[in-house]
Amino acid sequence: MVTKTEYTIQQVAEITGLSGHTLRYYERIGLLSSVVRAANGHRRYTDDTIREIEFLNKLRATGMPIREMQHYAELRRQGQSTLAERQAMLKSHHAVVTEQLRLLQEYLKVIEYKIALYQKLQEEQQHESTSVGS
Amino acid sequence: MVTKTEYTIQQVAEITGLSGHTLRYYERIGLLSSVVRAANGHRRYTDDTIREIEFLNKLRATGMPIREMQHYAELRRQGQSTLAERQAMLKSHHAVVTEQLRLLQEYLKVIEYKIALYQKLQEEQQHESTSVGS
DNA sequence: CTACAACTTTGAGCGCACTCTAAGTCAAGG
DNA sequence: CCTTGACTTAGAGTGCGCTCAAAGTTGTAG
Repeated sequence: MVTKTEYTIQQVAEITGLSGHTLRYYERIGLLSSVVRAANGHRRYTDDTIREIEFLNKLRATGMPIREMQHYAELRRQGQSTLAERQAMLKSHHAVVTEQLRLLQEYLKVIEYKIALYQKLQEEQQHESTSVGS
Repeated sequence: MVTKTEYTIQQVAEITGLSGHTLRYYERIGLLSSVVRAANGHRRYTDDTIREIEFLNKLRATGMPIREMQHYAELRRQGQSTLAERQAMLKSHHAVVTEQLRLLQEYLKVIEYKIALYQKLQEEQQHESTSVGS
């Protein structure tokens, strides 16, 4: 006998870090396909859906706009005929994130420089007050 | 004779990539100190201010909230007595960005994995249609 | 039987960071 | 003189991504 593990919205919220509100919102706008219902109308999530959500979370965390994710989800719903297009989307997003990463690293260096500068200024300040004090 | 180069809001907009609207907004909310005025009331920006704006842009691009930048600008206005606190802010922000960078890299790898997976699926699809066709 | 908790829906509200509008001032050119 | 255009202000509006509220249903425990 095959027992599929199913999860309530609460459980999925805890697992994925999204709120119940957000999970319903994602479903409403078409980001999540096929969330089945229990007899009482409550949502029952499967492991598959959880994996789907976790991938969506990674797209979001890397800055993909909701609009684009909706398009991606729509393609997924259309089946394997859209594999190439989905791959192209991911490649394009990959390029964007890579550039974003490059910039972040560059700016991080500027911040490091500034921290070092503040260090120097503080030491000079220290030195002055010491020589005045003596 | 010392001739300080000054810039109009238009010029600063072009240089910094911010719109004139945003430059005025930043000043209003206290991000920019000491923007002097020409006789007719128009803003005149100095090289110093431009450098200030460009640093603010890097803080924004690395995800620092406006609120925090306001605090930073406020400390700057209070003079060198706040050097240590400003340095602490930058250090804390540095840590946040570093973690963000780590996550981005991790998620980028997941995206790469998915791109490769889609590649494989497409090749399998290709193969099937070929064998059916023959 | 009743209370309660967990869910459901639709639609409104919110925080952030801008972005734009309206009405007015001013200097230069025709 | 009059238009044009770049600027000024205060305040309203926008888009994004949630987040919450209200009203209703269902299942379980006392």
